Amino acid sequence: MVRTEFPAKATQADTRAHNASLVLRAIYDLGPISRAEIARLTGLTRTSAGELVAELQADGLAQEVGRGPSTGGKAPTLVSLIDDARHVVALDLGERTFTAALLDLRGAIQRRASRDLDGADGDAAVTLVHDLIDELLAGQHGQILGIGVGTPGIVDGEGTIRWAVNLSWTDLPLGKGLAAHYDLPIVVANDSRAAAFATFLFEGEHRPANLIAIKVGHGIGAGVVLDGELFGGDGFGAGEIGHIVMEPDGAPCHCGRFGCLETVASVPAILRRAFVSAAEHGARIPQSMDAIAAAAAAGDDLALGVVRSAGRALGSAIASLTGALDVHRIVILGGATVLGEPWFEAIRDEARRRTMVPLGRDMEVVNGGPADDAVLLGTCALLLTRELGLTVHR
Amino acid sequence: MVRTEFPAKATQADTRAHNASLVLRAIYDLGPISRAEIARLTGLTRTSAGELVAELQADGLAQEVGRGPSTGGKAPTLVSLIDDARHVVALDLGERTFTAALLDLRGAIQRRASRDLDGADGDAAVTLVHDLIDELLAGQHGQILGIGVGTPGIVDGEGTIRWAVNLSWTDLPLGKGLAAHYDLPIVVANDSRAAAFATFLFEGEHRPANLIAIKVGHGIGAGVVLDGELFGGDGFGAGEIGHIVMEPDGAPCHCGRFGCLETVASVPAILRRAFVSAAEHGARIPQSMDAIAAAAAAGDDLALGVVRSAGRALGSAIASLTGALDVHRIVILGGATVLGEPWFEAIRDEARRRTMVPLGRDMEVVNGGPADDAVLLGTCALLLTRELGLTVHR
DNA sequence: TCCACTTTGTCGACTCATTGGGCAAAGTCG
DNA sequence: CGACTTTGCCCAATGAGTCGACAAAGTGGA
Repeated sequence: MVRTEFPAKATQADTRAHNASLVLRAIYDLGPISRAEIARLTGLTRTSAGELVAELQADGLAQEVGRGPSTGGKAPTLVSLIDDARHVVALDLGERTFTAALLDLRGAIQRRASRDLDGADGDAAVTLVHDLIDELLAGQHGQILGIGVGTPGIVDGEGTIRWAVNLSWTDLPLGKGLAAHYDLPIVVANDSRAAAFATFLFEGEHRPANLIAIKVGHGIGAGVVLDGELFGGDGFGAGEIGHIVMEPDGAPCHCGRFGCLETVASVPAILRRAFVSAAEHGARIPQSMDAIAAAAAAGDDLALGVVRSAGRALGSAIASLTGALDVHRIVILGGATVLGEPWFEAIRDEARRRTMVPLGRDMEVVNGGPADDAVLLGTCALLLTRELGLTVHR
Repeated sequence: MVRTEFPAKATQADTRAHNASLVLRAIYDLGPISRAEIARLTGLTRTSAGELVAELQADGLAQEVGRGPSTGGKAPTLVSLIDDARHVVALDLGERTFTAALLDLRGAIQRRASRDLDGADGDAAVTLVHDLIDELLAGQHGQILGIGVGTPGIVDGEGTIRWAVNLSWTDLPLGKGLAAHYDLPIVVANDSRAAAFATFLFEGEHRPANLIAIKVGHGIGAGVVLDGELFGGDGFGAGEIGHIVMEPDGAPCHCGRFGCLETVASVPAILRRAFVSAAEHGARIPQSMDAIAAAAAAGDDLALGVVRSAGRALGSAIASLTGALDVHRIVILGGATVLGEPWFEAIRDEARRRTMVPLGRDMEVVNGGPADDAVLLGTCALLLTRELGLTVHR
């Protein structure tokens, strides 16, 4: 039997929602803008554009902010987004610390809070999540768009965390729990994927249709944005490149396998390899990523060797991605980016060397920096998209 | 500046088109079916469903085919697709032969034609394409849905072939040329990607949201179907996995690099390796893939070694894909599938061994057989989708 | 055999969203 | 100062889905 699941039918309301999203995006991206200009850009009639702007005003999301210069006729009334019309409570459940923040519609951070884990896991960690949310919601009068949580591990569409090793969470229905408790829209997403989506949505300069952002820190995870949407995969595991096995006979990984990318190219792996390499050669042992970066920048061959080898492993993984997906823009985020150019060069060289010429030509591997707040921004971006329909491509 | 390209606005016509597509799909997939049943499945009201069915009847795409059994009330009037209401001219521009066929709406082949290349390339090859189309169109009275061409190489959205090595085509605007000449809808697509789409659309048993089909023949190419749509990538090169470099110091590839997947796992590579292996050991040299398959099936260690090593290379590439995309269903097509279970076992083992446990668990690597007509079917499937809106997921 | 009930397919009045013409207000420019 | 442009909005028209109703055509039990 053929599958008999049908997608939802379309209604006039969907048409409206789609066009409303176009108008919102025009206002969001193109600052103060006139109704007529919105109509021109979106292809809507001035009538429809005006109506949709009125709706946004009624929702308190937009306001008139004076007149613009005339171009030979009546001067346009400019409409602008009200940045703090809504706020988002965002959480980043990190390795050792849970970070949280209150963000406005632009992703600007209004207030922060954090809790050290101190080894807490299971239910105790869940309690910390509630604490942080309560702290940020306290004394907050404005409208809250929703609560977003970025967490390590595989998260399904319902917000259930299927697998989060370091927190001892298995099949934890965090999304449902929060929804029951707070009566607000909830997003729970994998941290790397959230970070990738933030990189995509808040990217000022270019906002390409497709983008892959790879977070290299304690672990390695990626988010795959295709046609403006975060791609999830059949089992919500898209982007979990940290455990692709690069060296089947390599070092053991906490996932149970040997030689995963994380055992070769993550921050702990790089530190360990630098340690071993220095010890073998009787050199001074670097104690931090910054130290390794400094040594490499100073031309230290041992440090350079470690940095380059880690970069090549990542580049090789990237080559597999671009070969399969032909996504041009690859952004690297996270703690490892302090390694700077020697590392990026190794990544780029190896990625290009292992990719078909016409595909590799247009590929760009970009330094996204440490991006400490990317996960927070990412859950905010996900809520903007889901709750306000602030999409980019249809 | 932020990109200011906006997607098209939505109109009521889009709503209509979307719902029409739902109705068409219901009739297409679920055979003779009543209007009421369509309404139930799609969520449309009986009124709308009836109206849309009437439209399909007016287009000659559907017809009433008697009554079904009553379930306690008025017996339903069954509506069915008219399989030969339209025909598609499909071409497969193969390595040595151009194959063409006239297909009906179900992808059933009505008539075939072919031309041997005999070394023809460039303009001569283009002439062969026109010849084949003319031959199939001659004496064809019914309505033609369009012309579909599957070709090796990278093909952009306009139907321009950017890069097809063996045909000496560079930036050949085949799509535009055909459109100007025939006044019919034209689809030009990469052959592997077309084959993948056919595998997806005409898959009777299951039709998952995501699927990757890998064609292993003279070359190796894949098609990536995500959320029911063939994914193209930024440079129309998605799926070109044949030239991911597996062994940087490996054999030279015609693409200019060394150690591409194609130099390790394609049909010619397997034949070559079997030759070398047999020659080294003074064994009888197998002359064909069938011979290698037979030897491997009979337990010949040399043949098994070659088959398994090729399988493992492919499995390793697949691991990178599923790690990044978490697509569960991987279908392998093409000439190499005659190698049978020993080969598939090696592919599966290696793919699973190199994938994170929770991702690998649900992955299935399926034997799609030689699929000689998959490219023809694929361009047909693309035309069905583009011209009739026969989509599966939104 | 008859009657209550169910299911199907269609009709018509209604709602909602976009369209397109028109128009007044508010500018520019010669 | 007048001709022209541009903006923003009003209004009637069109098109699509919704909802209630209804006749036709079945089933099934009394």
